Amino acid sequence: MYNFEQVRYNMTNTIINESLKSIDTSSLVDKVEDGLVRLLQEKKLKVGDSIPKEVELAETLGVSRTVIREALLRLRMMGLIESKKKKGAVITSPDLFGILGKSMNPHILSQETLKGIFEIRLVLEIGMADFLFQRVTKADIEELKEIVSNEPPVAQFHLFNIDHEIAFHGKLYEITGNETLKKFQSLLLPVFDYVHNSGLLKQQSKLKTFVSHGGLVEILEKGTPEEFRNGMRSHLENHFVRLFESD
Amino acid sequence: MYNFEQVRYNMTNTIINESLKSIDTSSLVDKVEDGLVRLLQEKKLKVGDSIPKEVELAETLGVSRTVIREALLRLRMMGLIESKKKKGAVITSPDLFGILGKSMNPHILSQETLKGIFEIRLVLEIGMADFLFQRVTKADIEELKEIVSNEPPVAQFHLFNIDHEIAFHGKLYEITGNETLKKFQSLLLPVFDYVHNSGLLKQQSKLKTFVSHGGLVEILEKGTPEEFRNGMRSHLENHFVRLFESD
DNA sequence: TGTTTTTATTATGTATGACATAATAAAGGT
DNA sequence: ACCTTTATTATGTCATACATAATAAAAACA
Repeated sequence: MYNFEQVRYNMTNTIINESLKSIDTSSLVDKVEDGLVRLLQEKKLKVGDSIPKEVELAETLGVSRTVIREALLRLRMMGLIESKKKKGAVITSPDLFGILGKSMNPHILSQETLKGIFEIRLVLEIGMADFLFQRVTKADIEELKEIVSNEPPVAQFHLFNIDHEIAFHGKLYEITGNETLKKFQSLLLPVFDYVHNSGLLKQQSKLKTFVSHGGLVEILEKGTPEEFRNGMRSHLENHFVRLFESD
Repeated sequence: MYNFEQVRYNMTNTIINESLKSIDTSSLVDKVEDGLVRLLQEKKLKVGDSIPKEVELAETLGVSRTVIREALLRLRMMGLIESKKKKGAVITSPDLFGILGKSMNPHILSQETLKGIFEIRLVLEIGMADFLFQRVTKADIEELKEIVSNEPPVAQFHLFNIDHEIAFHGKLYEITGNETLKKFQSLLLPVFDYVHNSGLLKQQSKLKTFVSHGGLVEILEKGTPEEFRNGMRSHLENHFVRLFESD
């Protein structure tokens, strides 16, 4: 069993310390939350371990169950715990970007943030070349070629086909073997799409295709990371132009 | 005034729809949360607008204040609202990565996620070259040179000086002018540091310095984005070696 | 009259007690 | 030994009351 009394001590300690230098602006729930988080990481609780019941915590920490519940709710939102009826709450490994998902809504983000996210996507795709080359397999190459072969004709009015873009670039993220990166990308995607189609950036002046998807695949098959970075940079040229025109 | 009655309708609607195809596993709070989020983005509420009081919401939606409070708490955690005493809750523009901060704790993340984050940092620094060149100023160059001049001697036992690393690379992120990117980086930093020093990766076999900080500054001053990407890739070579050895 | 101080008012924060609900464990019957 | 039924238990929800801090209103003062 874990010494949850310690949380109480830490809480009190924090209160004293902070009252000396600055006004304590944090609420009770804040303190309980901090205490619990600290405890969870100091004691090395393994995933699956269960923490005390709400009422026990409330008694031990000397606060109401209301406060405990709010604090636990926060931990749950962070993905730190999952609570099941009867069984109580158990530790879980947080899905980092799952948490972000809810906030990652184009309609509620500031323009600056939206533009920032747009840029981050470009940064990622240029910068991930080395991981692509390290981990790409022959099967991946074949799959990419398959995707490219299904590419809709470029002579359409709309700038490019979104679904196809997603398929191709999504596959690239997959090849990196970095699950975190891939999840991150799938979060960024809707925002990227939104920015691309909104009036946030200047309209695309000229629409030249530089390095094509097919060209990128060829580089990935026979070339070097350096060549791929340059190829990707060229491939994304239209986006860069729009961004830099707005600067 | 906004029609918060609509939330009630949507809630009921959702319940009905979902009960037809699958068992409704979501809790009351989930529904209220969804309803509120949907409403906030459908009606285009500007930042600073205030939403109804807890009791009003409770009455309108026909649920207890407890449920409303939990739902509002979630919105607050997402950075969607801020609540002040007396004034009620007001809409705010969410600080995307501020939310992540709490979960971004090395001790509670899985090894795979930690490694993924380590890699993402490398991707970012290689990929951001174009934005550096687009937005760098003479003052920035001077500041970088100043940082480099304070570089501690490399012939130390410990691989490199963390503070100096942070100063230099942090400044680079700053130059990109992308606040979101910079915040993201400052979140990644502790994780990166943790992974670097933990036994998660193989020990550094040979410690050669490839392109130095000074070299990077020189490229940024007189070179091209392409050269910078290659320079940065070389600069980070030691990290890449460790990663790929573990593959 | 204009400015400061004091006093309400109000909405969130916290506490408490009760009941509902679902998952598990225990008891019982075949 | 297996299945069904009945407790048990911990979270989910509700209701009410009071504390607290921020604001607005009123009062006092110059």
